[in-house]
Amino acid sequence: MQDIAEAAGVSPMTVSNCFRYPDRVRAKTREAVMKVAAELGYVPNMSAGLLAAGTSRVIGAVLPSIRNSSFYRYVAGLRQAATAEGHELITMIAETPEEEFSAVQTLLGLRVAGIALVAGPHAPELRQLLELSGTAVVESWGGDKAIGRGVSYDVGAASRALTRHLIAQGRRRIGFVQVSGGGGHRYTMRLPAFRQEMFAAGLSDSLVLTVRAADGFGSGAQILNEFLALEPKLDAILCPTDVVAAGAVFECQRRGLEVPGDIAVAGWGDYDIGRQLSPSLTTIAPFSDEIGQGAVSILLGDAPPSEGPLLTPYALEIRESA
Amino acid sequence: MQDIAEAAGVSPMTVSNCFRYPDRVRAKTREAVMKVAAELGYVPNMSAGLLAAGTSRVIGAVLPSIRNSSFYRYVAGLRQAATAEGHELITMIAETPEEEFSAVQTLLGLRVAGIALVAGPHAPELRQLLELSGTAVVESWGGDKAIGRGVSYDVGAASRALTRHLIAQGRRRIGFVQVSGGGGHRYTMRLPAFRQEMFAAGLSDSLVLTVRAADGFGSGAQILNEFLALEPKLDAILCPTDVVAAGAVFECQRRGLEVPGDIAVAGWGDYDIGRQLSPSLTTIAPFSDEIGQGAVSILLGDAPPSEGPLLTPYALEIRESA
DNA sequence: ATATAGAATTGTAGCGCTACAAAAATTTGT
DNA sequence: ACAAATTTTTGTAGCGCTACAATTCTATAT
Repeated sequence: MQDIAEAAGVSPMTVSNCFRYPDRVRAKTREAVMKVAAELGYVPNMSAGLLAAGTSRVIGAVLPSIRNSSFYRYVAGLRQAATAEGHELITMIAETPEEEFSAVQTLLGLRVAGIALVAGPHAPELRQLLELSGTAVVESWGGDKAIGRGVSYDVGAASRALTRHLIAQGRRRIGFVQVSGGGGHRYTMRLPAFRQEMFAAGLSDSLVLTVRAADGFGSGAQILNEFLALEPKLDAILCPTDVVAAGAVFECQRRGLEVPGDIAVAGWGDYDIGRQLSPSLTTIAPFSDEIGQGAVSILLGDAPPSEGPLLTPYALEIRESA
Repeated sequence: MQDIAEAAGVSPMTVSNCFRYPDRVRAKTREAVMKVAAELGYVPNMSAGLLAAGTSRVIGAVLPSIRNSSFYRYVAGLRQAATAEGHELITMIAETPEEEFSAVQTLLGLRVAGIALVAGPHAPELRQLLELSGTAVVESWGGDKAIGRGVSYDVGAASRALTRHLIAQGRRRIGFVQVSGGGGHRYTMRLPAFRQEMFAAGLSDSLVLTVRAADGFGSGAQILNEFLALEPKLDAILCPTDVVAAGAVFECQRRGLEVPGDIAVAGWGDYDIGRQLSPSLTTIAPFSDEIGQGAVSILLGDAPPSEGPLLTPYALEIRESA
């Protein structure tokens, strides 16, 4: 900074102001300083700045995986909102609770302005660590017991809406696919809602299959086969993701079953593949980018401060498959 | 730190050593300090540490997108190697050259130990900024003109191998799909290699179609149709990614064309979908995790120092589709 | 019991920056 | 032209930590 100041003929303090509070410096001076800085390749040391000022302009997000594209829109929303508020977003990938804990420690070490978590299994000490740190935290897809505050759409309502839609279409033997491992927590609200609606319609709510993880087409095929072994007259299935639903549709085609003629297949998540597929998938669109935006607004303290999670919209996308 | 030191009855310096050089502290002392730190939720301020020590244990990676899963294995490799070397990995997503430039500025501001870029269009000032900064840089999938040093498999050799394979299978009218926009640079080596082999075999190398971006199934279908309009006797196509290839396969099925009977379809990248699909896709497996590991080894200075890019392995995966 | 090598622990100074208040320069009003 | 109001610029002190050297403690040999 000293070098830039000398080269530009101003004091170090003016250089600092140019980067941190451009408005406080006259345009002419600022341009001269910025020019010299660009020539010398000077980028302010954020660490020193953070240390001196005590506040950071970086938000950290921990993602459970980038194995599939499900977090693309979420991250886009985070990034867009962070940028709009003059912050930067850094992400860390953590596939296990232990890795997540370690990622949070790193983010805390960096003294980021806020941390965006994704709901799922967490290390038991995580909540306490974050509370003691005093860092702003938000848990996306989190509900009432979220670490920090939750941001999510109403998963239960979405699940009920989708179930009701299938029933309204005349489906009677509806199978539900439950996810246990991995990001299981993000799915837990769906089953009770499904059961509730099925019960209310006087239908059997016991056609439930549990799969470990919801990754890939393979599980879709497997699920379909298991369901058909369980209930040959199955006329609809509710899949945990569009990817699994796509796998199920492929398997239907292989077996000569018509979708939606013989079996209705519903997905979840409004993935690209669901739009491209023929038949296109009926699904729940979670507008994950709004979850990301909501998360940032909470972290930066400009969200409406109310009890419980911040609710974002969702939509039932009725397409060809169900 | 002061608080921890007092609570544990040691000097601040010992607390510092516990976190930074655990071996320098007697096990008993260390445990006592760590226990207090855990209770109080103390996490060392990396910024202050960096400022004082002048070195960081964080590596930054800039990813062009997480829209599809293609970087999953790459990031896994980066992460694994970084962790093995006692470093942390943070990632930034940047979808345009401008965003990438800004991401690099942030990483530079954080004074990370090294920056891993992905080959593609860069902002013109990026190279100079990084050179002036003196930060270690590596460009994954980068070649001779990489910013910093390149790490990549031999894309040209892979393209030649795949082309030769198709020719050896008796294919004569082979279409090649070229990508222009987006991460185009990562694809540029493929076409010349394709042409070379086609020419060497006395075949026409002019069945080339250019698409803007290689995202999604939709483009696969479109490409197939355009190719067939161009050359009805087409007997093979080389797609830029497995996803596009899958889209082409779907379209073949829709049109009643047999794969590989009527048309051979080759993908690239060894994506999950290529293994799951029926017919499974013949593809190039790039072992992206090794690219990630190589990138970290270069950044941390323990890669064999030679001229040109660090070469990682690749494999021609011959499966059902070609 | 004492000397000595080695391990463990501890002060000191300073990393690069910014908050804050004070000083200097500029603009505005009369 | 001069004072007052406003804008722009500038020192000073200190953020939390670690390198390094100096000091204290522990284990071993004589």
